[in-house]
Amino acid sequence: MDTDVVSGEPSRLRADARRNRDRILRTAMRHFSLHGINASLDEIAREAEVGTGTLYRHFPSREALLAAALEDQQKELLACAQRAGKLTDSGAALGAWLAALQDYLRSFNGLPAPVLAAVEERESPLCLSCNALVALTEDFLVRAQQDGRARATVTANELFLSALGMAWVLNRAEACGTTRQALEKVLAHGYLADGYLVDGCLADGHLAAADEPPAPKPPAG
Amino acid sequence: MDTDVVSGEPSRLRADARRNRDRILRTAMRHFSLHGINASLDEIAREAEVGTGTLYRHFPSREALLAAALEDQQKELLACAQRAGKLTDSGAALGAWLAALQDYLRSFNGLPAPVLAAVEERESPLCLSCNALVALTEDFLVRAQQDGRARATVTANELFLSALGMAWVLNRAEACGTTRQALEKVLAHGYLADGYLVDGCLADGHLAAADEPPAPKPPAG
DNA sequence: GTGCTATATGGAGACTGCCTCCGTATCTAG
DNA sequence: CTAGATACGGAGGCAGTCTCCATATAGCAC
Repeated sequence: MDTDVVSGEPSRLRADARRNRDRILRTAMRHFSLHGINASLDEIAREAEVGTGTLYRHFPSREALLAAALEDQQKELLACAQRAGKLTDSGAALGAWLAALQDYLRSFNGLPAPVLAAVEERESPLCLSCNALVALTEDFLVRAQQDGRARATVTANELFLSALGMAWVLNRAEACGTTRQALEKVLAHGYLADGYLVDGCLADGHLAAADEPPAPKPPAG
Repeated sequence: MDTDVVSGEPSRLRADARRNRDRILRTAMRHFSLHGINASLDEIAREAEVGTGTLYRHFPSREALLAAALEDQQKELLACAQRAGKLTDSGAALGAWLAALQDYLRSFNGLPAPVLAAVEERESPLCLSCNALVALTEDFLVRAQQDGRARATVTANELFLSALGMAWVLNRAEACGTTRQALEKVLAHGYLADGYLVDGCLADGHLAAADEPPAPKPPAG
């Protein structure tokens, strides 16, 4: 019966319970920041000077704790979305939104994984905010598409998932000799040169155990 | 002193050791297939009817076991690369290679993670094969770039990492209402409409705590 | 065959992390 | 002040990783 994030109920928690909850949350935020989303929950409880039972009563799962620890960042992200929405150039707005999304997904190391998991699991504590993120992506995308700035055949779901994938890679990308900007550019423009509409080349490009390769397609441009 | 994969040495293993190694490997391949790359090693040892010590002597780490279990798939991937290399259309060749790479990365659930880790960790047992994959990607990419089929500013590293990210997403993507083809298309073409060269919109599109958004850019086309 | 030794085995056990359960302590309303 | 609702803590069960070393055995020399 902790605070209900959604309805924002006043949470009739006993004073000591509220104090403990706050200590756990603050400690968790630090540990997630330092050691990523897989930080030891026992360790968090110990450092918050609280029994593990207390931690699990307040936050029944790692995801619940994660969701609570992410509230601030989510607010910041929504603020970014507001600012991006005010841009008159819908293409720039979409780009700004995706950049903000990347920032959010880098709040804790490894965050893209539970977010991706939450996209499908209806009961995840992260699910609600996830749906909101997809919805926002959709808003920015359709606006850009109406202006002819974004490809008409991309869906919000695809774009969101792709952004998730990029964010996941980005966790380690710096160590792999790439920059965030470079990957964002790939996501924006793809790897193909403009003007080549090679719809089929990937979809039916399978070469598994084919004796003879299919006839190559000539350039379309 | 097991088989050295690289130099292909005959491996002076005692007969019983070789037998055990093979049993472990076969069991591991099945378990990785069934339960993903985090399959329990103890369980593998138990089912191979071998002590855990024996497993760890033959394969000192999960990655070592993984690398050994992936040998077949790697051979298949290289065969695909050979076939793709014979395509006269360099764009189609690149697409076919990336598709084959996706297949490889789906050999075991969760494989993209250790592969990404191996890209930077010089000592990982997966590292060697990883470098080979990046090198192959580069071959296909530069050929496509020379023919004007791929964007000139994309690097092999970026492309490989992006493909990794897509493969990671794809693990769960089906459950999220997207298809492999859709994501490959995003990777190929990006989300922006052709003709808009908005280099800056992502890189400097940061809106964090800026009171006023920067002036939007007019379309370049 | 017999013995010898380098080689290989197995599983106990130390360690870490997750999570539950329930006897006990504490808060707070009346 | 007290009763009872609420919250606490940490012992302990479970699962996983990995090491260590007393024991077993393959394979060679004879």
